[in-house]
Amino acid sequence: MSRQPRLFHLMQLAHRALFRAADQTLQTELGVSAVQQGALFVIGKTEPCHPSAIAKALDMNKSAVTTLLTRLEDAGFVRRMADPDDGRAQLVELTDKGRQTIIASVPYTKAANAQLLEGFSVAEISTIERFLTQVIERSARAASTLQKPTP
Amino acid sequence: MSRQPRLFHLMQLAHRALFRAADQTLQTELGVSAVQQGALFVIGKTEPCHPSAIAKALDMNKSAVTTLLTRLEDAGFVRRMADPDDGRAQLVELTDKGRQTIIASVPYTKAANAQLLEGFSVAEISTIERFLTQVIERSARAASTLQKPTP
DNA sequence: CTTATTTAGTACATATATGAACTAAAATGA
DNA sequence: TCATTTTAGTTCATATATGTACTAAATAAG
Repeated sequence: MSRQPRLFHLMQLAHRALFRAADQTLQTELGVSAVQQGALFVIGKTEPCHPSAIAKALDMNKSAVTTLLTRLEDAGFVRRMADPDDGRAQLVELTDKGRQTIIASVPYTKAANAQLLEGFSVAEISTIERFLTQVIERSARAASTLQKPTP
Repeated sequence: MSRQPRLFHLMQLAHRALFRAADQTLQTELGVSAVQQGALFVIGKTEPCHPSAIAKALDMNKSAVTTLLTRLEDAGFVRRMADPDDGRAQLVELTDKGRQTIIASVPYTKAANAQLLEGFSVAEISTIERFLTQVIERSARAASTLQKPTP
């Protein structure tokens, strides 16, 4: 292998810059963070759903989801209720405010998507998608991404 | 535009999976987090350097760098000293332990890089790099990444 | 020179991610 | 059926990112 792009560094920088910018805009315009907006999206797709399903979809810790949902609920975006079929579980659903916020956020995310992908061909975009997907799969499959190489 | 890959979602998931895996391995093997390892790398390149330069290179808040350096210093990876040329500033340099840790981390990051890029051609890798770089630039240039589109 | 502004770094309040420990309810199984 | 094990969610301790406010030193302006 010839080049060694510092992929970690690049990913870190890209993620940080992207989410800092997104957070600022979404926060001031809609009153949600980027993570919260993503969570609302996920909830909207499978509503009503269990917190554990949300954790899985967002690849987040259970306790992080607890905090997230509490804050979304306090801000009036979602509602939590006991699951009648399972005494341990909850069901989460969007409020009207939550639904409106999702709709209102669409133009922002669409514009951001377009801007970030500007200058890339369809083939290149699919390469990028494939890369990100592969990162997710390989990192998740095991915490073995950085396993010591046997030289 | 035909497809709308949820780029934000993908970036979020990729970043989270990648850094969780990296953190685990680096933490148990070398006693540093992925961010700390990146910081050591940056310091190693321009040593001795000012904390403000580190903040810029890592795209981190000043106060986050203060915390980061305090923890790196407490763990014996770096040393902080007053800058003789500027009464406000500090100079940060690696300790032997810090240098050894960088060297020891190289095989891990190399292996991870190789694994994540496996299956991509040279051209594709350069597309990926270009994408990440563009994300950084466009998001950083302004916190305008998600500026409301004027429809 | 002396005042005003910028810059370097820290401190503090807030937000969020993780993991471990815990409670309670379900599922399993002998 | 009763004991064991899993699963769902919360709580707590810990770590780290942000932004604001602050102190002190350097630089600019007058």
